[in-house]
Amino acid sequence: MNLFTDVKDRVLAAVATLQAEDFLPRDLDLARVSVEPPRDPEHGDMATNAALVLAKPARMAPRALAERLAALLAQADGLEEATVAGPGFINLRLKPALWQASARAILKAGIAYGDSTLGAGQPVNVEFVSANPTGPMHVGHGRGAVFGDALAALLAKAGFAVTREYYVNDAGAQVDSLARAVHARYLMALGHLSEDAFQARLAAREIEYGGDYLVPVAEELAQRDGERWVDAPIEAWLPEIRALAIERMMALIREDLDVLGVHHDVFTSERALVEAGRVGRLLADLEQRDLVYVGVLEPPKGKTPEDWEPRPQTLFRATRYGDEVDRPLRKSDGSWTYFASDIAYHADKVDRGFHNLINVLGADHGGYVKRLDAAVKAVSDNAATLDVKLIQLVKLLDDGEPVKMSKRAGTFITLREVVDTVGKDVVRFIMLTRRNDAPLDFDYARVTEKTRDNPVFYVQYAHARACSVRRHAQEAFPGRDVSPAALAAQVDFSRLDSPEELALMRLLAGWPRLVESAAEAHEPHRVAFYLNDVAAAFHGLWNRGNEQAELRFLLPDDEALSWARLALVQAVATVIASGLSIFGVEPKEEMR
RNA sequence: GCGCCCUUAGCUCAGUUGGAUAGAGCAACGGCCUUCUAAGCCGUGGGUCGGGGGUUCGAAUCCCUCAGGGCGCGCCA
Repeated sequence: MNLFTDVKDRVLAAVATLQAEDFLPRDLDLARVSVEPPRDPEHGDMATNAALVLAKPARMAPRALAERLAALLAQADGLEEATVAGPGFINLRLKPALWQASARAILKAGIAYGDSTLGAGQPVNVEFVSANPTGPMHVGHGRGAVFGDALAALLAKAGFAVTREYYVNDAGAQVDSLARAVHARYLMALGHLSEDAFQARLAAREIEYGGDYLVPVAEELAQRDGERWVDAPIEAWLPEIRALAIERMMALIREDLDVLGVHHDVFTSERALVEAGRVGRLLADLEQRDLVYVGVLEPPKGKTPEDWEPRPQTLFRATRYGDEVDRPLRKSDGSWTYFASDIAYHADKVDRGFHNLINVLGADHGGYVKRLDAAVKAVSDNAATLDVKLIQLVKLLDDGEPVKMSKRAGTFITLREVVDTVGKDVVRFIMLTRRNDAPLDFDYARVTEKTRDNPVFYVQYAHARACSVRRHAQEAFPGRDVSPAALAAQVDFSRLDSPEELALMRLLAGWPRLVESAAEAHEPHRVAFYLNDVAAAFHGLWNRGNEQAELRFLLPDDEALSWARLALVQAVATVIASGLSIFGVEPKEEMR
């Protein structure tokens, strides 16, 4: 149930009536007609721009058209008043019964309130995290993980068939470095390499990954294979050790994700795609379509790299699909570039039936977006769309002071440490309190503070207070069923008629609309801001009861009114729980 | 030099896809506890929406341009 679409239907019906009377032409485009809450509540409950957007095609004065529409709408079912304002807005005031009915609907729907059919079961692929399997996750990965997971949940709530996917970059040079690092640690484990020698190789950058997390992998290897790889040539040990290392690193990452409450449906291996010949086949296909050629790229204008020299390369015609330059597909050693296998990977997604692709990437991948978009267009023949969501940096602070992080000094903070310190719910919520493309301050010391300016606490506190009212109701009126279903069935919602109560019901009735707009924009942070608004409205109502006894939720000498107010409080808790479920955050029953 | 993202109150940020007089929190000041948890609430002050043009009934939002910040810029991923 979405009250805004219900009212929009009434507006469209009024337009149809005027068309039937030949007051309006029949062939009007109604797509831009909207019904929205006005900025200023004084203007009414909802406003429509119908007269403004239809006036021009109908060749009429906006206000004249608005007058006719308003006259019809004033008679419409559930509407109390329709007035023309400004250049031709129609302000609508709804009968309280509509808001009251929507409060009842919330209790009936429970946490499913806000579910939408917007997506119509259409498949969407959300690729996120996709961190290289070379070590534990850091805080920045965590933001991408939480964002992707919440976006996926939001789209699912909006009616899309969502697949959460992780692309495992297990084929490039980085996993070879990983294998070399493990080999060195393995030699140490067997006493063939000293700590000093290891540190020297690290300093000389012969070894890239110096983290302790590789020690258990090396020890496992020594246990399993003994001296086997000590004197073996690199060609022999590299594939073996690499495979083990990747497996263990992915296990590490999956564990980090699990602790955060993030779970992917599909893990796709780059190496598997390459080894199955998927990349070669796809590139042959592109070649046939004249999208691949051998050519020499111009150096970037203005800034020519020191070692730049013109060189013929195998290139993809990305410029045909909106990119600035054509992009290389092969390295000089003949192997595929990362981009080449990425084209194949996205073709694979399209082949699996996804025409709606979302990639969550770090902001430092901004330069990669256009070529990826070009690739998706090319492999799908313009049938698929890609939205790349770039995730800005997380600035880790401790009580206002930046946390200095250095891998070398061993002061690098992992995602796991942060989650273990403040809890997964706090991490998840805070990560979603900023737009994805804005940097985020994550203050260790402040995110667990119990104050108004900590949004996690503030929203949780509102939910806990709502639960507290229910507990007290049970004491005050023993024997009565306080379940949402019982409340929905028995409560006389017409008792909820104060301006504050109606305002709260309006806010709650906007939840389905918010779900849809946030899902369409791919912006889960809007949910956080909405929940903050709901919490604020609820805390405000609570305190009015503190100041005036007759405004308290539970009144011992008016059981019917108490019950109606309890139902409203329960509706608040339901909407908060519904929102938090998108974030994968558990609503708290009490704060103690 | 080129491309992408960003610039909104002293600070941190929203802004319902182009709607009416631009909003929150923090900070400052002034109020509210014999309480359904004051871990909260109410009020006051605070703005050239980075600057300048344009598009139209209407612009923080779309286009152009300039300034400032971030990211990226051939065989790394």
